[in-house]
Amino acid sequence: MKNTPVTIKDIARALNISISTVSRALRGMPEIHPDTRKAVTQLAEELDYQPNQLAKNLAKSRTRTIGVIVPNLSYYYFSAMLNSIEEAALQSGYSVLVCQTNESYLREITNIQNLLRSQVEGFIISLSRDTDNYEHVERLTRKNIPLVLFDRYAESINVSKVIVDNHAAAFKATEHLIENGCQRIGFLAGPAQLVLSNQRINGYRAALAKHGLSVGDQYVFNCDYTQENTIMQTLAMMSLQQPPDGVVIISDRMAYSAIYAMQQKGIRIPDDVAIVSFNNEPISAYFSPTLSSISQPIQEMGTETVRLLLREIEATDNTIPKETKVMETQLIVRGSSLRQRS
Amino acid sequence: MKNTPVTIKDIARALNISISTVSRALRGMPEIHPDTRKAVTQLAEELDYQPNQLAKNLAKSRTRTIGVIVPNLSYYYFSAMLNSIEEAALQSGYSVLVCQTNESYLREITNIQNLLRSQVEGFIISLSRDTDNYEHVERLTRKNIPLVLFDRYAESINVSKVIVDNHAAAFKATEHLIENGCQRIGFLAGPAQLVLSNQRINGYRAALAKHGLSVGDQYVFNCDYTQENTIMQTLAMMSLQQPPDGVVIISDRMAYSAIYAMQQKGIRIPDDVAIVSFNNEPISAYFSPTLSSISQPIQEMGTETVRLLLREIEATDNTIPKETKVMETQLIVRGSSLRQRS
DNA sequence: ACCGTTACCGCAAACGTTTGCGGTAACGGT
DNA sequence: ACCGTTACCGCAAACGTTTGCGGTAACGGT
Repeated sequence: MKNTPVTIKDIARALNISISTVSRALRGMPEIHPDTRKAVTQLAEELDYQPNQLAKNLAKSRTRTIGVIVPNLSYYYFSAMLNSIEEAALQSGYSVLVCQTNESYLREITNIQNLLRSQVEGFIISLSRDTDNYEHVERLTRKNIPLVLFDRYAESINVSKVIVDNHAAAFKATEHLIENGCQRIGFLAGPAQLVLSNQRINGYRAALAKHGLSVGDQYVFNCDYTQENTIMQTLAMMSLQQPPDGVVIISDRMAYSAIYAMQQKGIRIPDDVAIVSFNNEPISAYFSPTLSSISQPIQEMGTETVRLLLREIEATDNTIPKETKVMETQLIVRGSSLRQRS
Repeated sequence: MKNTPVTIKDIARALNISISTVSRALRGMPEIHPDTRKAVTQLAEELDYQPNQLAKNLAKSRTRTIGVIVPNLSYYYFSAMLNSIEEAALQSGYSVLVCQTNESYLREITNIQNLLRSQVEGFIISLSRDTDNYEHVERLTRKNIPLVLFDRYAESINVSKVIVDNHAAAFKATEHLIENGCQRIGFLAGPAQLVLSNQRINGYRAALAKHGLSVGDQYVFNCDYTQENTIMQTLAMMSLQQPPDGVVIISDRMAYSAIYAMQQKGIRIPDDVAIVSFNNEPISAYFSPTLSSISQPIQEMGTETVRLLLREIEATDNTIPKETKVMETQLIVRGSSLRQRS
């Protein structure tokens, strides 16, 4: 007894008019008599008519939909970016379809395929952790499907990007630790294939070099973003012959685990080890100790990402040059790195 | 110079066969000669043909898609539930469309409308914080569109539900605090219109009553889930003439802020105030102090929600009785509530 | 040699819209 | 009274698929 949804055919039949007239009346086209328009809208309202978006999109050969693919929405950064992207898209009359890769390369591929089949007009993607091959995204550009990467990007993919100045951010974070008296600073990084992570390592190294505090590679630990691995790497770092007195950590989430591991070993933060990390999750302000973190301009990144994408979607020719927007970050200083100057 | 996507028409023309044959060949129907099938699949592969899902769904009048609406994906619970739901749906050949309400009643209404227009075959909804009117969801059941509520539900809506035993969970949490020596226990609750919150309050009151430790209403504070308000309510609670020595908190996120506020005032956890909260977010295991929390069987809840929904979607008649599945919770004891017995 | 069966394929309608084009009736101007 | 214009509406094709039905050619059995 499933009742099929009401269509414009139903309305047309009930009112003894054609479906064209119903269609035009509902969309407020001018060539419809006010009386019939009123009759149509009234009946539509009464029947709670909902236009079939599939049919609409198919007939117009447009969906006004963009596909967003992110690693994981439980990270504050991606969840907030999604909200920002959705808002910006909505303002331009676009809706978004979201997918998570759960950091899996394979799911990234199937997500792209599914969204393609759903006829999205463009993609906004932040690459998964395990993605080390870019054939699947380059195929999109070969099909002339607009694509903008953000945050987790790759240099070699020739598309528009919205990123932060990772080098400068890590430089700033490291220098801040140095200013707070750290002499030997380690870095808890992400997976080695993440450009974002490597750029931050470079910024960190540059800051150390500038202050004559360079350290060996053994002070940089690669992590896979899981809590267990973070704890392992943290313990390994703190077991070095000369353990660091300051650590830059690639994400707040990892910092939470790292700090826990350190505190378990009786290491005091920030007295024994000062810490700065990235993302400035809301929880960081309430963690104990409160966590110093690099904040990214999420709102601005979202609107900029959408702007770059829509520019390509709505272009008539293909001559739009790719653009890479590099945003500035802000260091939020909190308890985990603030030492009384000695 | 946007190139339009390749269709079965293109393949048919190139191979000098009809689109019916292409369609059947691609779907592996038996009445196609192996040679033509091979030619079709090969060319489709070569052209990277992607079937237009809109057309497919329209032609079959089925989408095999379910709509999921949650308050906010940055909460671990909802993000994890989404993953669990997606996995279960995928296994039955369904895909999901996700929307966030950001706790707004109005966005909940527009989300439902948009998903309806996208022809989802059923809904899985966790109500927003601000939803105090259920007309928009009851309209779905009047249209005979399957709907399952989880977590944030309402008694009066006559649909299948997947929830946890909130009363028992709060009872368990409260009794645990009592066992750890708490004599005066407060409750930091959610908004007053949330049934989930009120049920937990009842469980808390029942536990207090059982142990002869009942307190007045002034020990129950309603909160709106924001960090600022949480801190305000926490400070208000701790400023009572007789401040509590134990607090049950409606969510881990709120607990983080509350603990911060307490620690700022020099209150020690768990010595001065012992704390238990709900949701068992991954971060809670690394918070300082580690946070005791009620864990919900997310995996099971997700599969159960999908099962109840698909049961209704795939039913031929409307006689399926609504079912309410109440799950058991587990108290994870950690540092925030563990006191040395005196 | 004939005929029934089978294998394989195409026609055309259908899903629910949009939209270009044409058609009729009423109107206003001379 | 006549005609050009305008207001309003319907026909039918189109979007890209699926699918019931029918049709032809080849085959195997007698």
